[in-house]
Formats: sequence, C-alpha cells, structure tokens
Amino acid sequence: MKKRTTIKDIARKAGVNHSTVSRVINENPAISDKTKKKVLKIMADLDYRPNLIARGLVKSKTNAFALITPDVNLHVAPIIKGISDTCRRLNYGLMLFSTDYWLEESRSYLEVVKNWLVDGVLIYNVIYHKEIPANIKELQKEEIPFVFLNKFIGSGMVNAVGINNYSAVELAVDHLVNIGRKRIAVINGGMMSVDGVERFEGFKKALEKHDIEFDKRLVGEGNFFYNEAYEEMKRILCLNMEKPDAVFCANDLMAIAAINAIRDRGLKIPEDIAVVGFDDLEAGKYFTPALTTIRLPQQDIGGKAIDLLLKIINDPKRSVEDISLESKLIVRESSIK
Amino acid sequence: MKKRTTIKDIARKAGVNHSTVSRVINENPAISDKTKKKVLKIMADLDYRPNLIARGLVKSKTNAFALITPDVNLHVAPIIKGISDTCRRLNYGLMLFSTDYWLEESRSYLEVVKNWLVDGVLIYNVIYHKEIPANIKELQKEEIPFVFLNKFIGSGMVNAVGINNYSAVELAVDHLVNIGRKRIAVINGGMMSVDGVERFEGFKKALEKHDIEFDKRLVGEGNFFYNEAYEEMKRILCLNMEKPDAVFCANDLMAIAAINAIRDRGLKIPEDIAVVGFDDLEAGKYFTPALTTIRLPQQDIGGKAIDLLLKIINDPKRSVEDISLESKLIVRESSIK
DNA sequence: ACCTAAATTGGTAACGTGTGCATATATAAG
DNA sequence: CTTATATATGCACACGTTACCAATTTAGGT
Repeated sequence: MKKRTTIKDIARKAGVNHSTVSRVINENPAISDKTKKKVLKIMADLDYRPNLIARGLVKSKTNAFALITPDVNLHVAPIIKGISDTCRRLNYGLMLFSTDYWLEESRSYLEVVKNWLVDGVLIYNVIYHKEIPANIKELQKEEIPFVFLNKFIGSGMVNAVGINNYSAVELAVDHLVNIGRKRIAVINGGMMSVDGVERFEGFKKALEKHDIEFDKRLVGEGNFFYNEAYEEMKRILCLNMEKPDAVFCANDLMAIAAINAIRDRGLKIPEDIAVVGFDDLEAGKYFTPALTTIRLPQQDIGGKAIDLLLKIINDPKRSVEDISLESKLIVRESSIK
Repeated sequence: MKKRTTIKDIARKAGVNHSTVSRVINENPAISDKTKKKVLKIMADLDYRPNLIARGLVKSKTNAFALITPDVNLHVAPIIKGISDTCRRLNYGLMLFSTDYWLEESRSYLEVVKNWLVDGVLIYNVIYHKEIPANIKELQKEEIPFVFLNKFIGSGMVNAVGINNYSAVELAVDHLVNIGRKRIAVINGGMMSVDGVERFEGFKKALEKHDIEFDKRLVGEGNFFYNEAYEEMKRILCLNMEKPDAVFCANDLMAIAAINAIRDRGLKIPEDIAVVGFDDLEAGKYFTPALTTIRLPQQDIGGKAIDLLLKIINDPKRSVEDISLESKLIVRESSIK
C-alpha cells in the first residue's frame, strides 16, 4: 500500500506546525481564518484523511462498535442491517463477530472485545438464561459498555433492546380468539432459546387472559425447524380427543410445517384449523393459504440499541434500561373467519 | 472504561524494560527462558491483551478486513457468514459496511477504506458493469488490496471470487431438457444486476447448446421480486401461441410467483409446465410442489475470497485471478418427469 | 508609540507497541 | 584470568494524532 499523507505532510506544505493542522481538523476556534483556509486547501489537494488508528490510540476511542452474534442468517440479517445502517449514519464503524455458537458459553465475550478495541458492544444471543452468565459479569466488571439484543428484556439486569415476545404472542392469540377459536394448539420453538421460552410463556399468559384453559396435550415441542414441527403437529392431530381449531407456531417455518401436516391429514385451513406463524418470512405471503404471522421490528432494534449504547458511554453510571419493541399482526388467509 | 494493562505495567512488575516484554509477546528468540517465563506469568496474572490499535499504528497493519455490501439480507447473509467465519479462524477482524446502495456509484469505496484502516477490502456489489468503474480504478491506484465478490468473474480485470452463473443455469436447463422439455420460458432478474444479466446470458447459451431456438416471446422481464414475475408469467401464458412446457426463473421468489401464476391459470406443475428456481430458499422445499432449484455455494465464497485477499497482500504484484465456484442442482417435485 | 490583553501559533509530551542499535551480562576459548 | 564471542537486555525513537503550556503575534486602548 502507498504511504498515506499525514498531518505532518500538510504542515510542511503549509509552513505551519502540525499541531496547527490538527486544530484545523478538529475545528478548534483558536485559529485564524487565513491559515485555516490555507490548510484546508492543502488538505483537499492532497486528499488527506485522518488516520483513525492514531487518533484512536491517543483518544482511546475508536469510533467503532462490535456486534457479537452466534450466526448470520436470515433472522439476524435485518438486525445487522439496522445496526449497520445506524452506524453509517453516525459515522461509526462496525466490527462483526460471528461466533458460530461456540462462544455462547465457553469463551468470554471479552476475548474479542478486549482484543479489538471498540467503544461498545452489542450482543445478540439466543440461548436462554435466567441469570446473567459469568462472562457478562466480567464485562460489567471491566466497565465495557454493552447492550443485549433480544435477551434479558424486562429483566432489569442489564441494558437490553429487543422485541416484546409476550405482547407479540398476545396479538396472535387475541386474533385467533377474535375469529372464534377457543381450542388453540401451539408448536413451540424449544426451551433452550430465549424466543422459544418467551413465546411459550406469552402463549400461556394470553390463554389465561381469555379464560381459556391451557391443555398440555395441545403443545407440540418444536425447535424452530420444519421436521419436528411437522411431526408434532401430526401427533397432536392424531390424539384421541377433540381436535384443535387453531394453532400458533413460534415461527413461520414451523407454521408452514403445521399447514402441511394439517393438509396431509385431510383438514382444511383455515376452516378446520387456523394457523398463525411468527417472523413474517417473505415467502409466507405467497403460500396457499397465505400465512398469518407476526411482523417483528427487527430493523429498529439496531437504532435503539445504538442509541442506548451511546447513552451508556456518555454516562456510564446511569441505571440499566431495557427497551422492548412492539410487533405487528399480519392477517392473511391462514386465519380468516 | 477501566484502564487496560499495558506492556509497561508488565515490564514494571517484572523489573524489565518494556521492549523485553514486547519481545516475549512477539516470540523473539533473543530472550532468556527465565525472564520469558517470568514475563509470561505476569502477563497471565494481569490478563494482559495487546492493544491492537497501538500495534496497528506502528506496523500499519490492523489485522482486519472490510466488507462493503449494498445490503444485508437473506441473500447476503450466507456470504457474510462465510467471510466472518473465515476471519475468526484466521484471527482477523471484520468491519462491515452496509451502504444501502447509495455507495454503488456516487461515492468512492475509498471513503470508508481510507478512513478505517484495514488490510484489505471485500466488495460485494450487485450492479452490472461492463467496465471497471472509476472508483475501483482509484482503489487500484492507491494499491489497496481488494477482491470483488460475485462480479467481474471471468473478466480478468480484477481479483474476484463468485459463483459461476453460466454453468449454474446450464445445470437447470440441462435438467429441463433431460426431462423432455423443449419450450422453455425464462423469468429474468433484471438487466441492472450482474446476476440478472449473467443468468439470462447463461440461459441463452444453454438453449443454444441443446439446439433449442431462443424465443423472445418466452422471456419475462422480472426484477427478482414476486409481483412483476407473477405478472410476466401470466402474460406469457396468455399469449396466443404454443404454451411453454417449462420455465426457468432467475431466483426462487420469482419461481414461486411463476408457480402461483401457472396454477391460477389452471395449469398443472410439473405436468404442464415444469418450474426451476435459483438460490435454494429454505422455504422452497416446503411448497407444494416442492421447488426444484440451484443451490449456490455462498458460504464458500468468503473463504476463497479471503484466501485470495491474503495472497494479494503478500504479493501485491501478482497477476489478477478470479475464482468461479460451481453450484448444485436440487431436483424436487416442481420439475420431475 | 507603548502597554496589556487577547488571539494565534509552536513546541513537546503522550497514547501503547515495535525495532535497530548500543550496552551489559554470561559463556567459551585460550 | 584475560580476551573474544554469544546471548540478553536496555535505550531511544518511531508510528500519526491530540492536548497542554509556553511563546509569539496581533489588536485595542491610552
């Protein structure tokens, strides 16, 4: 690579001290218009860019955030997009660390954060924890600003931003009740994951709200994938009891599985059984029947999370805050009256 | 944030000069076992991590790459995953810049690259160009190592890694011919995009290979989205001529549109018209009929691209290379005999 | 013109590492 | 016990920038 032009190159050409150039760059008011103009001209001519590494060294601030995510897939994509768009707007860099799940527990987040200096860390994490894991405590001890995404929402334990799974599921159940369904099955997403747990909890709470008794036999133990959901749906339909008239699935892929299972069993959707998914997969709209689902404000998470991160950075002693975002019900054919 | 422990803290505690500590860190052989052990012990005790910013300043090497992408969506996700996994393996950082398309032409890639020092740049870009755009020439002039993803493959103009659209489409057409189809329609992805152009070119070439005459009337001008593809498919089916017996779509979403259009027109898939998509969307498997498609080695692009980038960094004068990766045909119900 | 205060600029140290060169210590040879 | 040679370590500077303090210039008031 070519040698970059530095502040000193500019200074030499302008016949001033390099600190003067620095002042021009940092818009220090103690600088005469004449020299300011001269320096700016030369900076433009030489296409000068400040060396952010050097600046980072002296200011111990890199103007970059880190995002730690277990995976990069279609669910994480909109979150990343939101974050990265926000970073661009604020002129921050974004370091992306995909851990491929192995970092979840065993290794400390500090490993990456301490090595790649960043001003703050966003942690997207899907494994369900009741307590704050030890490695996070370490983060707190080191006073590294961090915000959790989609975890510990409403816990009051750490700074966090995420969707409100409870109210989102409530939307779904309310809708099913509104169209007259009372015997609602559920296909779960697995109790290892935050979303799996919360959506199931939310489901039970929503039933309670409508005075519908929770029937254990109507619970399918899925894991967010297709195959298990298909089998569970089929199993529920074969039980020797009154059939469900609706099913809520913790994500769209499982909802598609449910639809296929129901149809393979010779039942009609939505007449016999209404189906509601979760996530708003693009393709869901084009299925027959088009899938009713919950649309999540995934892209908004990034903006809110970085807002919060900046607040923490500017006031490290502030009390923790968590922000929960509301989702939207998208009604389509799979659950109309 | 807390003050980090530095090389000097270690040095003080060990009663040696900081340069000795530096040598230990860098495994300089000119260092006695005794002091080495002592220093290493203290480093472990204090949980020392080198300040990569400072190191980057003196070595003008940051051990980080940049990825510039117009968007973060489900298509880019696996590419990002591949890249980020590879970076993690090699202990490189990855700076993600999502341009939201505005950087494509107007602003120079240099803007970001020069500002955030990185050792190399990966550029994912979807807009079709015959010539190398001016901003890239600038990159070359500045001698910044970069590799294109999914663009300029086979052009011999720049270093690039991507899928071979031509051979991928050939797979699809070969398959359709194999199951006895001769009158093959196509729904294009739009001539603004590299993939759109190349897949259409590949389609025509593949027809030629099988001595099938290209019929302009069987071309639908899609844009990778659902609605236009649906309309175009419908239009083609309404033309006053012999109907196609197959349709190749430049991506899966449009293939789903085609399926719905064909079905809405009262025709059977695959009996009347076989459908082949492109991309292998997860949901495609669960449609009825399950979608035949082309599975792309998206995740492999990252590894190959970074290999190439490292080669360029280590030998800046080497001649350009481009690597094209092969895709795989996934046959499902939408195109069986 | 002269003094004083204000505005502008220069000089230098610092951020945390790496590195070449000089120096000190240990080892080997005589 | 010297002297020569390897081996080990310290010293000082460099990387490009910011930040502080001192020095200089300019402006304002008499």
